[in-house]
Amino acid sequence: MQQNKFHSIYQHLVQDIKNGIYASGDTLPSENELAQSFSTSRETVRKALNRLSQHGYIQKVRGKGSIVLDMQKFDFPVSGLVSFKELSESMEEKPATTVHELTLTNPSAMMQEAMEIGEEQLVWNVIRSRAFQRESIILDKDVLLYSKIPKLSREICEDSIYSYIEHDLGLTISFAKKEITVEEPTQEDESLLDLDGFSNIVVIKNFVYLEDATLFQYTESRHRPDKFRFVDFARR
Amino acid sequence: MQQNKFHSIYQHLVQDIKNGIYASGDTLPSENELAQSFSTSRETVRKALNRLSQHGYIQKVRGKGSIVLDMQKFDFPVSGLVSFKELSESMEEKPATTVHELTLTNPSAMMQEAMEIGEEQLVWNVIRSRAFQRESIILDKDVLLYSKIPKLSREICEDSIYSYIEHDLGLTISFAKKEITVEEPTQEDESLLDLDGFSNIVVIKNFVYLEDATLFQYTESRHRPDKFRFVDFARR
DNA sequence: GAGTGGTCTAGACCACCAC
DNA sequence: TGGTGGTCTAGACCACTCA
Repeated sequence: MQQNKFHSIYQHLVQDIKNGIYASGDTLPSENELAQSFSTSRETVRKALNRLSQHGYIQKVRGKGSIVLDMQKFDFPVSGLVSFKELSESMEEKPATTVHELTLTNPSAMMQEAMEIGEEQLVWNVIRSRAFQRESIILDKDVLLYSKIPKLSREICEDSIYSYIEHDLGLTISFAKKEITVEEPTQEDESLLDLDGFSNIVVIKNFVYLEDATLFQYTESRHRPDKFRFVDFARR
Repeated sequence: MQQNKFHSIYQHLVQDIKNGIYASGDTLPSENELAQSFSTSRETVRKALNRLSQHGYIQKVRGKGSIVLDMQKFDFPVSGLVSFKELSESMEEKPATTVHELTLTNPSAMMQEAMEIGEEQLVWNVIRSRAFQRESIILDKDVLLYSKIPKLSREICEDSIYSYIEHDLGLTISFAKKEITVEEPTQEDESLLDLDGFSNIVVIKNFVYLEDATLFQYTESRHRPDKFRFVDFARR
């Protein structure tokens, strides 16, 4: 045997997904079925499935199965990341949050596409700025599914939407896709942030999924570049 | 039992590392010893050790043991990442590389500290720019340990240093720590890149380690922000 | 209640490393 | 040659989902 058994099973399933044998949204055969059809033990199948999960091909749900995810835009191996905003939450200096918008509307065409929802699905729109030492540095724009979050208040937004979702509503956030770009500031950026002559904005886009693999939140975090910093620990 | 057994073992070992019971560079007790002292099976210990490894606490080396890593600067959970440069390597359009410097010198004081080496350790200094469609967009600055890489030529640098290291020298790169910031361009950036009025540079710093957990390369990749893009798939 | 994934066990053989 | 981690097996019990 040239390769590890679990690795060849992994590659086999990746090919099946890429060839459309399992479409996005489908569930894979159960671990017992896979063990039988690959003539191996269940633990070995589980190693292969865990790698598929780590690489973003599937999401495992207890009692249901392994759901195939949409990999179109994310077909290379990447993983965790910590932003300045997330870092600051574990530091002593808390940012001061100002809520600029908190509305309940129909989603824009762009959001309908990004979140794969219809026009009739109501969404919360939240815009907040974060200030450190009286300098407004981060602009956070959130879109959340009203069907999952029936109530949202200014107080909640000034604190932390995440802790409200997880602790008070009891929803379990499963994973997030992130995208980072550097862009020119918009008029909105210039009016709500202390840009101080900076001509670039670091934009972190988050697509947040629940345990059942449904997208329920889109977050855009726009950072002034001088206070921006990522640290990453990459395993090859 | 409140928690998973493997998770409580994981937490126990994390505490031991943070409390200095195992110092950076030490090896943990073997998997068989740990299985015995936690009254569990070896596979369960391995689950805990794999999580320690994923979170950057240890590095497992076959035949030797689990080496404790220095977590001082990296004590939060993060992982993989793909830069525009790394992406472009898997695309059809290859960048044109220009080698601006290829010298063998004593390391600067900054490099001595960053790479934890002495003044007498010779290092290669490589500076290259990468052009796409005749626009110079990325500046790559590399510092490599001469003791690991006795020969280095202009031809190798114009191709790929990585493939030379891995395929020709047979060295195995184990993992890399990355840091991303946005900075003002230096004079060097302005002279070697086509900045075109851009007043920011996206800087990706890489600390590359070999299998025996020794740091052997420092890479700094300086991108023009318009052609910069990260995509990340983060599991919580 | 049948089926799913999550955890755990006690063994086995292997490749690799150091002495 | 003995010890290390890497892989694999054939079972077991559990928590969870869904009809």
